[in-house]
Amino acid sequence: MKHVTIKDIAKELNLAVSTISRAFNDKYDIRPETKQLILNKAREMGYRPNPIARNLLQQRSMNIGIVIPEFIGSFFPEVIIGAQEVLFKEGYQLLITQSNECYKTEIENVKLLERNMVDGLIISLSHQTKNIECFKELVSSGLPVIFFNRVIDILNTSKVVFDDYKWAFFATEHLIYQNYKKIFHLAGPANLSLAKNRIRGFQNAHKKHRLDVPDSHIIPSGFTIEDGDRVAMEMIENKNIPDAIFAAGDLTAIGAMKVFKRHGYKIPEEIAFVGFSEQTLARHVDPPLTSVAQPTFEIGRTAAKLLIAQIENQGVHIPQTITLSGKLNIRSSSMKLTK
Amino acid sequence: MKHVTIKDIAKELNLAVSTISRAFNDKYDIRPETKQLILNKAREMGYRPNPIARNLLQQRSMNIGIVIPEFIGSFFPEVIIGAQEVLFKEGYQLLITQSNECYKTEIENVKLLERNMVDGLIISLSHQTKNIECFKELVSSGLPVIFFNRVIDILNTSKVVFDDYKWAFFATEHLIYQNYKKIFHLAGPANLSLAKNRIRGFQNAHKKHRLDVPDSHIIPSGFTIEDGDRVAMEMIENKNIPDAIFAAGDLTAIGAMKVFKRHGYKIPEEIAFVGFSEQTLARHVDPPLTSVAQPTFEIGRTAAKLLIAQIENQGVHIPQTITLSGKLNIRSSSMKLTK
DNA sequence: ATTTTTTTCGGAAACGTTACCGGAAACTAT
DNA sequence: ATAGTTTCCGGTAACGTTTCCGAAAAAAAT
Repeated sequence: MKHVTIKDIAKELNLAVSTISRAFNDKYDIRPETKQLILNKAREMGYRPNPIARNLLQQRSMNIGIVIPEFIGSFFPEVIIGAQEVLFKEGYQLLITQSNECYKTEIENVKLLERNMVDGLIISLSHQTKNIECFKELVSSGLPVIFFNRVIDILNTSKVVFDDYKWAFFATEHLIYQNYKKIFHLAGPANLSLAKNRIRGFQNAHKKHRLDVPDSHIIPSGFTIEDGDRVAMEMIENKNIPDAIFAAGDLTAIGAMKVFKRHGYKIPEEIAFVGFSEQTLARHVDPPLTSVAQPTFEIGRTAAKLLIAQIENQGVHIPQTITLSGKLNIRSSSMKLTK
Repeated sequence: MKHVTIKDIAKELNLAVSTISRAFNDKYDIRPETKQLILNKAREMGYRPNPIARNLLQQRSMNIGIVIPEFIGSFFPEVIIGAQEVLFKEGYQLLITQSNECYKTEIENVKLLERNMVDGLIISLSHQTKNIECFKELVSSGLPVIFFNRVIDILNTSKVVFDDYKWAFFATEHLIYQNYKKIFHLAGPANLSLAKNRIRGFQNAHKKHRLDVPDSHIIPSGFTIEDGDRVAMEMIENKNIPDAIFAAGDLTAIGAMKVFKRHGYKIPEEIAFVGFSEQTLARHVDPPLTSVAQPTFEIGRTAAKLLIAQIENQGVHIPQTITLSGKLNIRSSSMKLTK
């Protein structure tokens, strides 16, 4: 680990360390020839600047932390790729942590990242998270934080969200246009505001078309395949079979679809399915699943941009909420009319 | 960003900074009462040690870099979770980068992590990677590097691999026992040694049972669903239909299965499928896919442990290759005999 | 020719921490 | 009582940078 330092170059060339430093950060006055001399020598000696020392001096780590609830499924990985793209370009590193949808781990991750002096945080909550005291403290401590997707409404930070209401509305309307009547909604975890918005969209689409939705059509579920399995089994046991299902998550839709298929139901003739979030999977199940696509990469990029702006602006920062739009990919899981 | 430092505490208590430092690293001599006094005051003032300063002094970043080819699918995320578990416990941070199976991005990621003074690297290659000069240099520079899963045989580093040969053999044998005769293998990218090992296992299982495998039964593919789609379409066009398929990756198997199902083939009656790597998906497709499960979390944990050992041991390190074992999860996609 | 400005560089302090050296007490042993 | 040992703590030098201040030399202006 005998790293070449700025001092070694200085000694070799009989110059002061400050001169060497100047050669690398061209904002200072230095004669072009000496600069070239230094740069050549540096390359020759295999010098690499030590970011740790620089960070210490500048009181920042150039690290950004990201806290996500899970890794499985393509949604969060794609968000990360988007964020990484922007951050790397600006010289930031991304520290990724995941909580397995567990509140305790989530808090630990935040503390860990805080201890390691990240310059900012990008967070999407676990669906266990109810107690938000910790996040209140975090935000008021002054550390730049951006929430995305699963946000806390009352927290005074910038957020990147999806227009869940609108797209749940469209997705439901699509089923209504296809002439499905008894439409069930597999809702997301109750404490997430995105779940509430999707429910509202589902209800208001019915209202617009003067259709009735009893509360019993809205079934609290989660986001996993197993949740879909479970709910579908219950429907079959209770002999309460819908003719269409709009799920708050693709995986839930896929899980339920699998169970109904196994029990001999024809899809989409007897039951139609629409999912939400466009996992890459949706295209590949049988039949392909109609789903609301979120701009995952764009969510990541936007969150990263907001965060960087806030970091470089310390002090004069106005929290803003950016709402992104998506699209509805219609596939055969919900096509009754045409085939 | 007015962080409380060790100096502030020293001033507040009229003590020397060295004393404060001692209070936190208990290996030094300090009177229990003063230690308590300092610890209390520190908590009161909200002091948090600055790891950047510590790292600068100790010439290490406590960061580990991981370079993986992709994020989609559950394999690599699970490896990461395993590695994270071990690393965090030892105080290391994990910087995650992904290359999208692109050689150029992969190299850039490595350089980026190197610049940022990671103490070690955990790498699984993209399947584009053929030129290994860069990795040779990396290893001979002295930076501790562990490869896993997709490794370079001739490189003198520690590696964590899976017994691809053995499990490909078992998987093939399973199909043979089920009395399938015309078994095709969808092989992985040709330059990965794991792909070669799986091919060998496939061939030798046939040899053991005195069955013939023409080379035309081994079809070069990739690891994605699209690869499976494509290969299956070609088989159908050429009217060259196997009665069983053993794929080097679950996703390839799933893609191919989807196509054959759409064309009316009964699974497993007409065509059986066995995959490799046990993506979480395998359990949820229709019919559920028989697959070789790799100990993903354990791979991550093992790689992390090897790396830490090497880092703390600098100098006297003997490269070792650890081969982990798995199991074959038999599901209905390959069950001809019993149902 | 003298003064002023500009260019180019060296010296030194700082960032927050740990590690070493040594000094002043207090305690033990002769 | 004296010498030796232990216990506790202060002072200071590092780690590799950047940045500020000022000095010497060169160039420009008077």
